[in-house]
Amino acid sequence: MTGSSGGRRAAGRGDNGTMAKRPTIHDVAAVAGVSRGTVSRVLNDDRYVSPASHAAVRRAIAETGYIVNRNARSLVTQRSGSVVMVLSEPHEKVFEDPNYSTTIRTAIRRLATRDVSLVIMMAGDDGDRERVVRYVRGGHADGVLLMSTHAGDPLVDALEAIRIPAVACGAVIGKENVIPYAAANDREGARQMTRYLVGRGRRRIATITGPMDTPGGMQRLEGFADVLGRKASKRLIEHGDWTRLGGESAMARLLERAPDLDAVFVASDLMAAGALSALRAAGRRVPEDVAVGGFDDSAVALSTHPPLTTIRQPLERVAEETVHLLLALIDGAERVEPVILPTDLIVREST
Amino acid sequence: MTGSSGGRRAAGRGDNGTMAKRPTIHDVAAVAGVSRGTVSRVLNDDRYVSPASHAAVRRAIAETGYIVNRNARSLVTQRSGSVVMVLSEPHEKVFEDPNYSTTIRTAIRRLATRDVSLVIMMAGDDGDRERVVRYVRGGHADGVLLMSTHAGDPLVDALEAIRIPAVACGAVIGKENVIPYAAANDREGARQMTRYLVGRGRRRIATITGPMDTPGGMQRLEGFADVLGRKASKRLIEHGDWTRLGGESAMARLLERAPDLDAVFVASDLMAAGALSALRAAGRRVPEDVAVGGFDDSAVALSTHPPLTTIRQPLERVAEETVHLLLALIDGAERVEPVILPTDLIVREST
DNA sequence: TTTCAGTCTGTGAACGTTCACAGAAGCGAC
DNA sequence: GTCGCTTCTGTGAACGTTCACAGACTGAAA
Repeated sequence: MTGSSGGRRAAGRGDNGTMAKRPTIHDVAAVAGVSRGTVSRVLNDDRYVSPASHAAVRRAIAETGYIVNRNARSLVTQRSGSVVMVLSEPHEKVFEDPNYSTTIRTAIRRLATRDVSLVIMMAGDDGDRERVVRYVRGGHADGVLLMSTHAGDPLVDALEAIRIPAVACGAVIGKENVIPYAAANDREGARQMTRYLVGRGRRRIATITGPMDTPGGMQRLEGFADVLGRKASKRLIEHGDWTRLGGESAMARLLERAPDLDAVFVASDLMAAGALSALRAAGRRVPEDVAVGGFDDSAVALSTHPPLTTIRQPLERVAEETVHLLLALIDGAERVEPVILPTDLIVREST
Repeated sequence: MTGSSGGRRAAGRGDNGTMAKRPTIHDVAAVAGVSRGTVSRVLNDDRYVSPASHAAVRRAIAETGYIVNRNARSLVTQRSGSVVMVLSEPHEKVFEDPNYSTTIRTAIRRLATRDVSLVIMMAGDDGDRERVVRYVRGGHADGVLLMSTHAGDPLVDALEAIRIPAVACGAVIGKENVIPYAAANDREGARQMTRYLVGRGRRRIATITGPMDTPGGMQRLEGFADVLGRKASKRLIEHGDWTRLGGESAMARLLERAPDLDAVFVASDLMAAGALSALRAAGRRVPEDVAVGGFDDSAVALSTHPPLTTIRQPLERVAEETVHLLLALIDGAERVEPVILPTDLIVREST
């Protein structure tokens, strides 16, 4: 395994061929006829480089095909040029939520414009979390982007102790003042949907919420209650776990407990898809007997029958703003304020 | 921007507090009463370390909270300890396919066991591709994992020239012998579905394929043709683009051209969901008038109405095997053979 | 002419590892 | 006692950058 397959060859300027090793800043300097320092200055566009040197270095870089070695750079600057996205779901459930895709895609793209790369890690169990902490403490990331972190996650405290720039996509319950975040206005979105259902003349409106330790779970319920006031009785509230199956069984429980309901606001499209199955199984017509409202406007909202009336979150903008906050912190901002973005009601045939 | 906010503090051994800087291998050596070399040997578990030293070093590492600096290590070993996953879709379409999620999750988990981290990059346009090449040539990844790379992608040639270990999740058309891959047996899966439709007594079976420059697009069509022989007339073949909408319009075109069809094999569940919409719009009942078969067994297959009969791919195993191949190459294997995994027919109500 | 400020450039010393080498210590065989 | 082998350890020299410093060169002002 330690087999030294061919010792290192000295970086001679191969007279009749190409160099064996990747060119270093020394090679560039030699070709350009300047010193390391000047090349470095061009690389980091410092001031005080003469136009002539600048041009010579640029030419030499192109000629040699030089690429800066980030390891060497990081070693001295103590900056890694990368950011780690931490997925704090138990392994099996990660990505069950199709919204992840949008967020990851957007984050990568946004970071790429600054030449920052994105490392993805899981934090589903203690081993994972320890790995994340080790990685971050090892200085391999300039910042952390938390995804769907639940209330009380020990990782948050650990990161806080390390004092590394960290932000969340969606609030971390109980840490709203510690971990900056960008999020859709879940509460107002839930109000929009509930108001709409009321406006359509529905009288007994139930809800299926997400888990109460997630911001979407809590705040969408709060918005629901905001509109209905004391009419939001416990009898009409059921909890799900963001999965399709969870939505299905929650709907079944609701139907058993409150057979007279005529509408249900489901806190995610995926759960709403499950709820539709349960309703169909119970012989209720949608929307004639029961109106169903979802949340997210994810792809699944279009593939259900009937297509779901739902609340659209500006997912891309949420992701963009989250990255933006993180970059600001990395750049040294002392404090940044959370960003809350507006939602839209999308009416389709399920209501 | 170059503001030097506080110079570096010397690493004095704070008499009354903790050290300001992260401990280095020197600190560990000092605490353990050995030299750098010995600590390094313990870290890389070389032979020839006395039990006493070994224990002392282990204790010192725990005591100081030492974490190896990968940058410094990479600088000398020329190994990065990370792998880059390249998503070769145009930006908008990335992740449209829900299968990505499974693959990413599995890959991360599998790599984590070897303490290799996963960087994700896009390769949707030339700028992206150039970034990937620069990253890889800079020595920041030990290997590349290609996702959904289309035929003729210039990135493949570029990576080939760099001679970096590279594998693909699903074959890269035209490069099957250059880029090792793991994949589901698309062709046989398509045969399973087609045979099944024939067995159900369907006579005029159409298909909606994926793009012809993707392996799933080509091979699922081939499997379809394998079973139907010359009955697979051009009239009954229509091409989609893996999206829901693409499936919908392809179905509409098919209905116009061949109103007498009584079954359709759609090369992905997402497109099949679109096809269902088109059929419903045309007043055809599923499965009474037209049987619909999908492919993937993704989440969407359950949320359509009726739920889709489909072909399940062992996605997790595909991802695992892909990572496995890559790790083998990184470990120095000269050649590795492609891995083809079997598919299953899942019967639901759409047929 | 001298002085000074402003530009520009080169150089040594880090950064935190690993690697190759040299050598010490222990032990058995001659 | 010496030799040789094995096991173990310390040390200097990389790896490829950036950073701080010192100095050289301009041109204008005194």
